[in-house]
Amino acid sequence: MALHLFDTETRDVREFRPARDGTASMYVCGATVQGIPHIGHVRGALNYDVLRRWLVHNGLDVRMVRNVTDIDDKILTKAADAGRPWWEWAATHERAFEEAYDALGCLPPSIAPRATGHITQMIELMQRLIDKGHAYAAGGDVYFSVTSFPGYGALSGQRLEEVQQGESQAEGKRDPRDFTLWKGGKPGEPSWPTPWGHGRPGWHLECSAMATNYLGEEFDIHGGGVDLVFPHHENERAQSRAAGDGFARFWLHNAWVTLSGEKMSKSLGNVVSIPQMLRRFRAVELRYYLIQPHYRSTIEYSDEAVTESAQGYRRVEQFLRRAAAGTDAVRIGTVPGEFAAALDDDLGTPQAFAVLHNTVRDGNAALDAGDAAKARELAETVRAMTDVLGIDPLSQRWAESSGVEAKALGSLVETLLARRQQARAERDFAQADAIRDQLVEAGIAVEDTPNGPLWTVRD
RNA sequence: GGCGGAGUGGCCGAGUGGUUCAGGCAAGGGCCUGCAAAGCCCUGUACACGGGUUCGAUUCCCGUCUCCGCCUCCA
Repeated sequence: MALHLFDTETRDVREFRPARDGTASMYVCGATVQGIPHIGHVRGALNYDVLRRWLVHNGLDVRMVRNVTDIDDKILTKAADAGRPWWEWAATHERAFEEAYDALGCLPPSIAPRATGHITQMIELMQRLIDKGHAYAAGGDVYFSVTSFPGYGALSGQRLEEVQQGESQAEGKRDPRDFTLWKGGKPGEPSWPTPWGHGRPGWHLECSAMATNYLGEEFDIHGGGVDLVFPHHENERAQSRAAGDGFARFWLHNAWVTLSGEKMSKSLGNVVSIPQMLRRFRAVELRYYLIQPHYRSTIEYSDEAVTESAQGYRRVEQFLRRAAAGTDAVRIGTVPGEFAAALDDDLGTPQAFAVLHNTVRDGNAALDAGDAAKARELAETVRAMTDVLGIDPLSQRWAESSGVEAKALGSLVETLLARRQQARAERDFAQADAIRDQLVEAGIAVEDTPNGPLWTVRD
């Protein structure tokens, strides 16, 4: 079965066929860099990272754009409140997002373009829209004429009569449902020159301008959180299609992370930030937790759930460590058909994880039965699956045996374990257990295997 | 008001018109172990409520209740 994805525009799961053979182009709405990233922000990025890895795994050359909105009302007001330049505020938080994405193992996008770097493209797009009668300038602002585009509302299922942009009722709008492409400059605010006067970008324009700039007038996948369906993506779609661009062929939307049943958002004060999370959980465990549920299902966050889910990851990790002990490196094998079928079915990560765990169980059983060849083969299969999911415990990225501190610790632990093995050989179990207790006390779990003791740092 | 999502066993979280099943975590029993740990095996009979369709519904249809999201910046 070939990859199928749920497209918000058509409201069904369709076969994904890229516009150009052998390549796939993705545009993902990134952050408005106004604050510190929380797990909700990262959840979406992780979903698209898994999709991207799956496309790459299937031999496609993926071009991925994740934008940075570095100019908007909130950035301006927050920076002003903090007494900092708006551009510094934006840059600071852009870095925080980059760090969060990277910490959780998101592959870097092909490019992360900033809105402020693409004013030229925005002006060109506005000009095209004005030339075609889909937009008009009024009092320094530029508006998109919603009624001029017949398909308006099709993406979000809104009827034109019911549409409310929510934008403040601007003076120059011919129709209250029209939305703002460009905001006329105000004193003290950053602005850029245009044929219609100085000003700054409206929210929606940047994505259309940047997506087509990097991916062409028609591209494969446009992703973002469900809250972006209306008005953001509806408006993007309207302005690009009205300008004559094919624009996105698939619209993907990921669901929320909620806390106590409510959407995580700064205004509710129920935000769990990434830096805060990383102090309490391993990044790979957090990643595992966030990508296991289906991307269109809401995740109800709780500390307990992350802790439990981490146990699941450790089970996989432990199997690979056991399988790797005493043999040459375990290579990355090929993914099972069931696993591929799961991901091909609208990125069915829950089923993919089920396949992963079934393989781990079989692998452990093989290990117990002393069937080293089979265990090794299954371990390679497990690595292949975790590699696609970006959680391969043996990868350079997540292996814990790297780093100077880890080496120093390892050396100490090995010394103690050697002493314990000596005591065990002499059947001095009191001494052996005392050493093990000492290690446990220090947060190190020890387990004996036919290939000798394995140790793990536990919290 | 308009649009949309969800209610599954102790918990998280999939899925399907019917026989054996998601998967994980936790729990109980067993095997293994010097003792553990890890692992393996076994056990739990769940699908908000009320109708309807059907030989048969958790799965389809209708209604009810509850929760959540978008329509204001938002991943």
